[in-house]
Amino acid sequence: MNAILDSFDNIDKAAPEPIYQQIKQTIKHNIANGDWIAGQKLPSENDLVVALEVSRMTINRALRELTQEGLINRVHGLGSFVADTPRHASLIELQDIALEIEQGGKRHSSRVLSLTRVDAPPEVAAKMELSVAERLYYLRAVHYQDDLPIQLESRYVNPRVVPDFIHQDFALITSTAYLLQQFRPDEMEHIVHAMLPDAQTCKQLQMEGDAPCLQLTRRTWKNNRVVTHVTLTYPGERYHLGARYATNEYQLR
Amino acid sequence: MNAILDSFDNIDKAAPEPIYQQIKQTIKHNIANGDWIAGQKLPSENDLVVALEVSRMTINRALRELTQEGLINRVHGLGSFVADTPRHASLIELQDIALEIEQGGKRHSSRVLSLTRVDAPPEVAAKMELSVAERLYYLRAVHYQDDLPIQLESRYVNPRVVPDFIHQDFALITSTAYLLQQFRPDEMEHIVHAMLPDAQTCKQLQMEGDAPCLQLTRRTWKNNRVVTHVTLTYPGERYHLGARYATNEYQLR
DNA sequence: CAGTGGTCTAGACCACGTA
DNA sequence: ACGTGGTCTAGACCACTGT
Repeated sequence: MNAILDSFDNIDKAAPEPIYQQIKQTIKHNIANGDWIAGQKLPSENDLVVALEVSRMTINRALRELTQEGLINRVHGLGSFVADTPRHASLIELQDIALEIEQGGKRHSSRVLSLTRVDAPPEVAAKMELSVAERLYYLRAVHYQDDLPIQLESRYVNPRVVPDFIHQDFALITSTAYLLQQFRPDEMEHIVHAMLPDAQTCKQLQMEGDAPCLQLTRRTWKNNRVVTHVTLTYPGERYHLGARYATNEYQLR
Repeated sequence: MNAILDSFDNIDKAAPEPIYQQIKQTIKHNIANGDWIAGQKLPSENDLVVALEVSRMTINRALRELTQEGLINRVHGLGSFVADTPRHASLIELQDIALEIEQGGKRHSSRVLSLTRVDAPPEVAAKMELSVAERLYYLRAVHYQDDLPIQLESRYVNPRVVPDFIHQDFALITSTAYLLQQFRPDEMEHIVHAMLPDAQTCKQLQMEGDAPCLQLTRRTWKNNRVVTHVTLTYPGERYHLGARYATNEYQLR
């Protein structure tokens, strides 16, 4: 009984991370480690209030957000339970383009077009949840699969979160690999849309102008701050995005 | 100034719906109606506390959830602003288009173009893991958001799994809703690609011919049999597909 | 500086599900 | 009846922003 609550010993009320975040992280680790099994009942909100000596609203927020994220299920009048089946699929994975290409038995190479500090364009600042005047790092690069361009990367990075980003050599390591080795993001968003490439994109991807492109825009978060906002443009004819997976409650309706 | 707050007159503290939900709905309607323009500053939390005579925590929850849903942006120390992000369908959930549109505060309607028995085209038969000679149900329909076409649905259904599919009136219930109430599929596949619409698609989606489309192809399985194979075509300019989620071990690398 | 959102508290009342 | 989560209040302190 106490063993279940022992994992909360590392909650630090003086830490800069909000308490509800620490509680969420602790529970996520317990589930990821397999310490908490699918279907297992969590301590009640009141149990946690007593054990952690925090207000019930704080516990409630942590558990409510975990419910939204699909990690636990809650039943009014009954309790909270570890959800089963984590979601996994390539469309929803954060994958390094270099690994992906090499897994397909081809050779990856990339060319950095620019790596600079820029003033955040207003629409980017909004997406990155920053005030308008902020300075950001900006990377533009093309990725090749056996010398055929396959992805155009246009990336903004929050220098407050990743100050050393601009000092890396992205001919040696992809930006995705670098960021993943710095952080394990705790949230991400993917948005896909279709567009017609402009002249510059056409040239960089060696495409005809009337062929459509697929654009994947990804944002990742760490501690509620946007780490990076990246737009990946793929030649529509040479690429598609897909995923197949077992369904769970969270994915229906 | 007061005009902005007048829309909150219909908040009813005695109603069964939670107050924070009513506040969210009111704001969603204000944005959907165009009363609140993208970039416009919302009343501050304290303004709303005074105007609605509710606790700040209640206001805060409403605005926080709207932020998570991407409808507003908040900047610490500055204020809350209407986001310009268009709504997007989910990439990993199987969602009913009608619910999705209505959640956005708009009106859904649909028109059935055809509902027939057809011989399976060879490429469809292969995708549905059936022998070539099989007969299938075929539904073609357009879905509208406030009278603007937003999705073209082209669906094959396996009659062995869903024999009554062809007897439904899909002006009354969407095919997705009908299928979900019949089954909980145990597997699904999503593939996204970009394409240029043909003349017929252009017409049915009221698009210009040179604008790209986004196509989402979905297959669902029940007991290892393909239930349905559906191609959803969206006007690329009006629609995006997206998902936001907490990351877990499986989604990195 | 004043205004804003981010978080937290210590209570409270209620609806739900099990028994 | 009891324990559970769902919601709400009326305060509070702090960090951040633009002036």
